[in-house]
Amino acid sequence: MIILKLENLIKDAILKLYNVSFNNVQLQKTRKEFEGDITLVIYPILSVSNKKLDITAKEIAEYLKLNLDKIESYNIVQGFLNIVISNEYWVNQFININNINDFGVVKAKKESPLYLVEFSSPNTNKPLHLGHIRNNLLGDSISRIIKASGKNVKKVQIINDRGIHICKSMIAWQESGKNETPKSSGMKGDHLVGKYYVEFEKIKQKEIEELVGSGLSQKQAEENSKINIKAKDMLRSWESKEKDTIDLWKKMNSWVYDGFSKTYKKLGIVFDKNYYESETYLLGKNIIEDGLSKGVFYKKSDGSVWIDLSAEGLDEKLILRSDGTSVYITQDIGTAVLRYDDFKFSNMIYTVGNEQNYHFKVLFHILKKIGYKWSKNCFHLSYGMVDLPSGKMKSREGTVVDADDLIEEMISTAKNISNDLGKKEYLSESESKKLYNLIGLGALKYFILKVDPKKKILFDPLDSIDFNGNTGPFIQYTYARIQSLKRKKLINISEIDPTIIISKKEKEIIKLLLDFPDVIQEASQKYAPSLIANYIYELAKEFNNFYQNTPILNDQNKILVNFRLCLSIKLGEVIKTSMNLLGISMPDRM
RNA sequence: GGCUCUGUAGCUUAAUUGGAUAGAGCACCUGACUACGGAUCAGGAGGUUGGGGGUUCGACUCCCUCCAGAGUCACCA
Repeated sequence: MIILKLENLIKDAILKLYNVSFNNVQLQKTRKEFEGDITLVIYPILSVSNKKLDITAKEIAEYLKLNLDKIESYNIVQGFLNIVISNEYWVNQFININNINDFGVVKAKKESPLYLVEFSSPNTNKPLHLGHIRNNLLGDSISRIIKASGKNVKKVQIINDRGIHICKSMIAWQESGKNETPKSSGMKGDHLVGKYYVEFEKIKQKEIEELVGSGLSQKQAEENSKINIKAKDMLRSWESKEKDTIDLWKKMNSWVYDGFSKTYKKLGIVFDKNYYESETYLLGKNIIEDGLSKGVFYKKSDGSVWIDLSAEGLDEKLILRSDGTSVYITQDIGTAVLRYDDFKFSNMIYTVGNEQNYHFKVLFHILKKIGYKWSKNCFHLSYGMVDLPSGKMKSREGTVVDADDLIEEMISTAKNISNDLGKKEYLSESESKKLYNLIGLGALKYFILKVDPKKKILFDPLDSIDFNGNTGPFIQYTYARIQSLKRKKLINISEIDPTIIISKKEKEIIKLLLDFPDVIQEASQKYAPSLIANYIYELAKEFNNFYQNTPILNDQNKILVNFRLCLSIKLGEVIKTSMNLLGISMPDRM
């Protein structure tokens, strides 16, 4: 790459001119408002040149120009040396990438590192909501990005299928369900089970109110709530594997899985392996024993097991209860080791909300202390909560944006807009249905993924998600325009003439396209799909501007038409590839 | 209270990791189809980057301090 060549040349220049070896060469893209392609920041060099700004800049510039014929000219503005690279260079660069299939994407080899990405990991007592959507989209997208950066990827989730929460739904269903099933009620299975989870809370609240009314304290009332006691009994019954309980549990979970799989299907999400907590919740204990003998953990007089992480700036943490049963982190230790045994991964990513930042810090420290080398390659992909204007979403209180509802709403909005714009005459009914899906989901996915994962998202259900501006449909539209050009093309595409004169805008687009491989690598290293989204938007915006102001097919000069068509088609390919990294499909027309 | 994260235009957000005049979208105002798709494009208005201090040629970015919000600090998951 030219930037590397330049950097070395600049080092040579400084060595020759000032007799110093210098390794703080700061090169950056030239900002649009100035003339040039690459800019050298002169300030850091002043300390070794001992000359004035302009003189230093000029001396280096002259040296560069003399030694690199691709430099056409330069200008110096306030300590910035802007270097103009010849058009011919950029055209040649484009010719190079134009011949590459799947430009930007690195194919993994068998021996490439394996990344295990965990995401989704729902509870089975309620349907998915917008928070889960963010989790799923992030996990799915980052898996695609890591894969495109040349790694092997396996997607896994751990389904939280046991515990007090599902017992609550089970009890409420038993008490007031009257044998209702997804079939008899026409409800999606996960919604049906979720309904009884909410029902449980209602009954419990009512009981607590009554007990408080009869003179008990809030805490006593909670302990004495009949349905609450029944739920705890059911958990015990589940743990001792009583048949009736297990049967009911299996039945209701299967309803939930049916429901989930429909939602996953709509979102286009699949996993390579599912782990079930009911199968892993006892794991980890033997590892604790091992840790005890190594002195990593210690036992208190009541029999509970702890780790002291105060040296790491954290607290003491309980690992095993005094009755010998495990806590959440015990299972997580066990599951991590199980996964390593299953996959021998090189890296593992946990896609989990930022409320668990502390938990994962502790987990990784523990794994390290026990001595697992791979623990240093574990990463918590932490993301901000999706909040409503009214505050946090809470399933128990019914203040959630349901995933299925939201998806349906997006699709029907897409349909309405399409119809308003009168754009679907040429499509069959099933084709248009597919199209609305594609656009609605594109809008939703892009809306979520363009935001930096760290940041929380404020979602106002009354303020519907946009379809104009920096949105998924805007990019899909750009792509559809390019496909339209392709369909219309009036010439046969031939070799690009490397000597053509290109416009400033065309050069901008070439430069942007050349960035694509780096963008994938950076997004992968930083676990940030938002970087991909930003890049695509830039690309689409540049293209629309170009399209609006430059005749692509209608120019007299067929050599130029050929070039512009190739440029457009390549840009379309890059848009498609990069949108695919966000899990978004592209329409040929819309 | 301790620790972590966040704070950028009315709203949603970006900023090449310390670089040039903080860049976009929505909403608002003005323009552009006898040109390849107007879900588009061009332009306008809108900013003390939460406040204050410091580091330096240069700070949204680093340090200190204060303010506001969120999360977490369970023998819960």
